[in-house]
Amino acid sequence: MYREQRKEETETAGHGFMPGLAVDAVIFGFHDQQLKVLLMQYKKTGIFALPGGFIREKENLNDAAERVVSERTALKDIYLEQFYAFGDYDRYDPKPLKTIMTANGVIPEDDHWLLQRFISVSYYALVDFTKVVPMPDRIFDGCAWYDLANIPELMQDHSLIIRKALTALRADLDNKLVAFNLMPEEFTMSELQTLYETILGKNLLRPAFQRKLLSLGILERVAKKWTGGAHKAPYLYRFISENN
Amino acid sequence: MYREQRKEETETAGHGFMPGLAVDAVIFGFHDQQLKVLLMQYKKTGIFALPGGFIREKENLNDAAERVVSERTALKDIYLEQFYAFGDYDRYDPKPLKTIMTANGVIPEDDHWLLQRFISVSYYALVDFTKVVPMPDRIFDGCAWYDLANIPELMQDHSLIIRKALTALRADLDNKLVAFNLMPEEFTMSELQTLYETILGKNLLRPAFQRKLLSLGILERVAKKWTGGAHKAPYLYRFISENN
DNA sequence: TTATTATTGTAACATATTGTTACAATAATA
DNA sequence: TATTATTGTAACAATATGTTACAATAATAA
Repeated sequence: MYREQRKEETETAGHGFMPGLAVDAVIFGFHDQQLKVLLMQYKKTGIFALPGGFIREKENLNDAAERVVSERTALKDIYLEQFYAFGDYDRYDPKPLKTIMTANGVIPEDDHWLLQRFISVSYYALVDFTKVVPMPDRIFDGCAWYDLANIPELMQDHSLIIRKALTALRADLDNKLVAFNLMPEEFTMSELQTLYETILGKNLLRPAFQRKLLSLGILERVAKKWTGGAHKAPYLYRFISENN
Repeated sequence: MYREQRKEETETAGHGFMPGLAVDAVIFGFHDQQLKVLLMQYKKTGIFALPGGFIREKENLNDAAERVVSERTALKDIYLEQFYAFGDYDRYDPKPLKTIMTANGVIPEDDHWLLQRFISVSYYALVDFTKVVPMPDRIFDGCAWYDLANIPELMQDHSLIIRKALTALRADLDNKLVAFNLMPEEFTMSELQTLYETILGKNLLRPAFQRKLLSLGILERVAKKWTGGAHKAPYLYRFISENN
């Protein structure tokens, strides 16, 4: 929700943005064997929300989503999937926004454009956790990773949006082979398996997993990784995209 | 695009609708071994378009989609899947709408609300062809079925929307078992197979198809159907939903 | 009545995929 | 040099899917 806009943009209807339309992003990362989601926290009020934004008047919808994610992660070339447009009339509760605005010294009128109904076109993004620099801004105190298993209470229907994002991610896991976007360039087979297990929420058998992924022909074995552990060193793998 | 609205609604910005937002529906039917799509044809100009509409100020997005499909098919309890929000800036070409408005005696100003940019949240609907009564209205001459294999040139990006709808339908075919919504209550196994083959665009082997579908435990064998053909009579089947 | 014909329902087998157990090959440490 | 934990993969089992084959009709023709 609202950020990066100059004062007159928060005050006047839209001002260069499409009215009634927002983009929200569920940005997934993977670290310490945990799926993480990047969340924003509003100044003073402490209310949590998904990173989001609005669509500029001449901006493609998908570009708006990419911009929103770029602004919060300092990344470019982001893997994004649009998964649902949330449009129930009562999804938009003006109370938290009123609280936030009041706490920040703006006394909003009831017909303020930010208090109107919004439809949110939602995307999930898959990013390399190690490359992200979480970026707060003037409006948000916080921009930080939270374990998916331990998400704080969120504004409006943002918890539902995260749940639906996870469902979409699970469905895309086999079809679109999206998991590699959550890994660093090189990774071991067991790291990859842990990621799959975390996303799917269930354990997988190691030999079957390894056989399956190698048979896809999309992994290149790079080198060995000496972990320092008292055991055989695992191979490192790299994802081979079609254009390489 | 625009329909059912009283004159002032076409003239003033939105008037009870959310601005900049539309809902479009790819309504699939199945008849004569062909997948069909319900298309609208504008009066006088002959321009083809998908059935669509706008979202009322206090209406749920999904309800708007259901209303749009109901208005064109005279059905209720429609199987709907939201599959994508189309939001490229240049998807909205004002020319065909200008042509249509001019042909219908409205001289539009350049900032007329209908000529502005729209984002289309698109749904596909699966309906029983035999139960549909195609409903034109004051704005549209035509509301009729067209073979998916033989769609006329459509307004704006509506051809792309149909292509994406078919992709989504194919993906949902196995996961969500949606095909039954395109069939009458009772059907033979070969009719069902033909539907699957038409949607997937490839032939399936009969014994494997029958074995697979029976093993799902979602079909109830009802009676035999004497086709009048010189061969064994096939069984009729009915889909068993969970709540029956 | 009795072949003939086209299609249906399903068994039977072949092949491919996935689930499971087992074990040799390490890399560090004791 | 033994011990330990983990890796890579072979080998077998169980399922699922692909394919061939054939008996069981329901109409028509002989």
